[in-house]
Amino acid sequence: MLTISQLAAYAGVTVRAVRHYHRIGLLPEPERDRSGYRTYDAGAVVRLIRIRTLADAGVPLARVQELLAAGPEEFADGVQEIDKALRAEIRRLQDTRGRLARLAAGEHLALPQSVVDYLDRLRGLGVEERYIEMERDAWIMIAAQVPHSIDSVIAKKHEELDDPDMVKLYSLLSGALDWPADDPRIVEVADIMERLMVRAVEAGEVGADDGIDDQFVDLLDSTMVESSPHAARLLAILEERGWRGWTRIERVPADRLNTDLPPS
Amino acid sequence: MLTISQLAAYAGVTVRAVRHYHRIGLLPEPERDRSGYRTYDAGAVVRLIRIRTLADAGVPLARVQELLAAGPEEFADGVQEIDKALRAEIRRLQDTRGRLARLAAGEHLALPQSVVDYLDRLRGLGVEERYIEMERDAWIMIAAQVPHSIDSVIAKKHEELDDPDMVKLYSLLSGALDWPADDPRIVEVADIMERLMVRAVEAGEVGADDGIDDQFVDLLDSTMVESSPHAARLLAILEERGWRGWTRIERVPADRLNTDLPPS
DNA sequence: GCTTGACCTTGACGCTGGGTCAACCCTCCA
DNA sequence: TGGAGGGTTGACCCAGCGTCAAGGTCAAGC
Repeated sequence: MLTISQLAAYAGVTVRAVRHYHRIGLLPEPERDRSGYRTYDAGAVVRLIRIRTLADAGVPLARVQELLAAGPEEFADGVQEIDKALRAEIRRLQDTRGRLARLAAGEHLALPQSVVDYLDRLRGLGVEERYIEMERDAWIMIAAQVPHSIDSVIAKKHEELDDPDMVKLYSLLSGALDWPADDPRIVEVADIMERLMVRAVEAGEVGADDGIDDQFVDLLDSTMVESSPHAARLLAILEERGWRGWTRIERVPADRLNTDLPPS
Repeated sequence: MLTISQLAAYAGVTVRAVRHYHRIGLLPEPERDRSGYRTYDAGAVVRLIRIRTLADAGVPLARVQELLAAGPEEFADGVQEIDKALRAEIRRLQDTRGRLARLAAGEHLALPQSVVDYLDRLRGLGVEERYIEMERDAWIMIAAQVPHSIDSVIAKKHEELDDPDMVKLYSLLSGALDWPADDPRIVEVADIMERLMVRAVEAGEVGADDGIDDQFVDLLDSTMVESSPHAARLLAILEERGWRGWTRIERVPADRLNTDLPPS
């Protein structure tokens, strides 16, 4: 006959755990000797080791109870399921190892790869790191609000970067972080933007359905306005010249300008 | 700006969890809008995703706190350690899968492989399954009490089975489960045992240091006596003939018999 | 026969990482 | 204007034990 600590040690559990199993009825209370000590037989060893094997696999004790009480068929099914969960857990942990390595390498896990690639491309074009961080934060906010459309939007941004004028625009905007609020170079930026817009209109890209919903267009625009003090001034200049929008460009007829006031 | 549910959804956690992180100071409380709603920026997204990456790796939240507050060097060291723990956990789960498969296959995990092999050998010799179960339970009790010496003891039992008389003995003992208490065949068993003992004495195996400690010899003997009603009678017969012990045999001189009573 | 130290007993509280109400307020849309 | 679907705080609940606390028992040595 075994004492509780012999039983526990052999099964690789603590004495406390064995008593816990007694309390919840998972392991039957054995006979006591005349001094009240529990005395265990081989059956208890077998059952306890079964309990631990299942519990080590992450099975809740209540479910262990069910399984040990079930017939062999139900037991086999249960074990199948547990094994499936174990395989999934192993995969999850392997995945976590990968994410952890990327975190340690200083990667930003808050953005999908497509956006990270886009930011790397900007960096490669010589855009200042401060500006890239601003863009990154803006993209994080966008991705958090519409995670499903982020990839298609970024694909469009990639296309735009094929235009040398757009590259020029970025290098100017990058430097604009240090400009005073009324810096005249903002006009130069507006000029480049207008050229880009004209070309977009000629290519028939304006007014076509771009597959992005209206609310999202508003979101992108407002994110842009929030991101820099120059943004609002830039939009004002462009509006004077008959353009509206940023994400989705519209040509506004001269007589419909200043529609902030409702037409009387 | 994001609401709590946008933040939570993007980071793959529940709103409740985010609030929990606020309470324990893991994620700083953000500004509120005029109606009391929390409003989050990109920094919160980045921090929350870092928290989750570490927490998913099984790091306690208190430790996450420390790591995120630490310098890059300490952080890298911490991540190293976490990764080590992850690898260990993955190995443990793979091991558990193996044990689970053996459990499902009906194996008894309560015994080391050496004992399982020994029982299989008995089974191969035609020993009855009931007797093998008895032996198994006895070996479980022994293994639980002295796990470190079990292998060497089993090795000796394997050697003994090379003797055809020992094989005969087992086949008799196996059948003895159904004998009445005073079955005369027990004498036949005693005869075989005596032959085995004589041969052991001749081979010089008796009295030599067998490397097993005295307490353990007592344990094996008492386990044997408890296992069957015939065992005690068998030992009594052998003692009449001048033999003592079972696990470790001793030749007792005729004039020293009945030493239960102290010599006057 | 007494002490010592290792073991046994029950019972109660603590811990992590949130889940789950409850009771209420805010915003948006028809 | 009202109802759905957000948000807010607060309080209690869960597994699976760990960790005291406050003793009773046993074996061994003196």
